[in-house]
Amino acid sequence: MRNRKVGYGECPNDLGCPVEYTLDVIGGKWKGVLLYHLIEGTKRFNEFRRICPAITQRMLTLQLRELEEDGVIHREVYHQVPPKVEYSLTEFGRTLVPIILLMRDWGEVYKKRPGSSDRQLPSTK
Amino acid sequence: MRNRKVGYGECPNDLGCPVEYTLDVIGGKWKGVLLYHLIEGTKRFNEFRRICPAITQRMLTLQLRELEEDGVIHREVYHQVPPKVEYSLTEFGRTLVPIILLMRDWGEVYKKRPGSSDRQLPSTK
DNA sequence: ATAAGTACACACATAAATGTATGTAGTATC
DNA sequence: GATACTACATACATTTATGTGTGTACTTAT
Repeated sequence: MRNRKVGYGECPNDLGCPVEYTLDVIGGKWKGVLLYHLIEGTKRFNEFRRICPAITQRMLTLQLRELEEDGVIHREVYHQVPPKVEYSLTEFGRTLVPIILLMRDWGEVYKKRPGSSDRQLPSTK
Repeated sequence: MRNRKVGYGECPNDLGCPVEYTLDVIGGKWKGVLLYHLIEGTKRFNEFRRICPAITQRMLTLQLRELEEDGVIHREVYHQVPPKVEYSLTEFGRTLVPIILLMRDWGEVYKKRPGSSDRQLPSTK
């Protein structure tokens, strides 16, 4: 991930796999979750921290900044004290919503307790 | 990625984000591409290498093995000399196809030359 | 006076992902 | 006899991702 400058598109026979490009944008460890939560509306920095305490401050800022760089989210800074920053999906970011929702649906259906490798389709037959 | 045993589902307020689970399965650097190419049919090891020379042997085996572990692909070994191994999507793996295709579509529409950060929606208006 | 809240930055350390180089077995080809 | 082919394994090195701990500026609440 993230080595777009160097790695992306240098695969001669498989020029710029579109799937890989997409994963480069949303494939970060937390990007999916952040985008997922942004679907329901604007979020502040500490809101994210409350929603998902497992992510560290550092990772949160980094992932948000990368998403911002990619034009997927918007960062609105309110010059107040205490500071206030709001994150939201851009128009471009909203084009990703169908993918995120599909991934959510798939995850909801197929996630099992970690460790149980008895993967099977849920009673389809 | 891949730290499912430790990391996955330990997020108290955001119990097992389904999106994150999905990305854990398909979010590897090359997994998307491999799955994408498997949609059109069975592939052999060196076929993958020809299709995408940028991936190293080591990464190819590792990613294929992880996909196999997750039950997404099937590995058929033919005991011949020279050896022959065929990879294919499992029934479970085929449930991922819609996501992969959506990601492909999105990537095809929105990928631009790396470095051009003038991201914009393609003439929607 | 002290503490808490906000949204980080920064230095440093570790963990995870990925790459490089080499070896392997058995047959077929030159 | 040397080389190529297949699908890797293995040891090692490096790069990238992620975590930890600290500090900051200003204000409000205690």
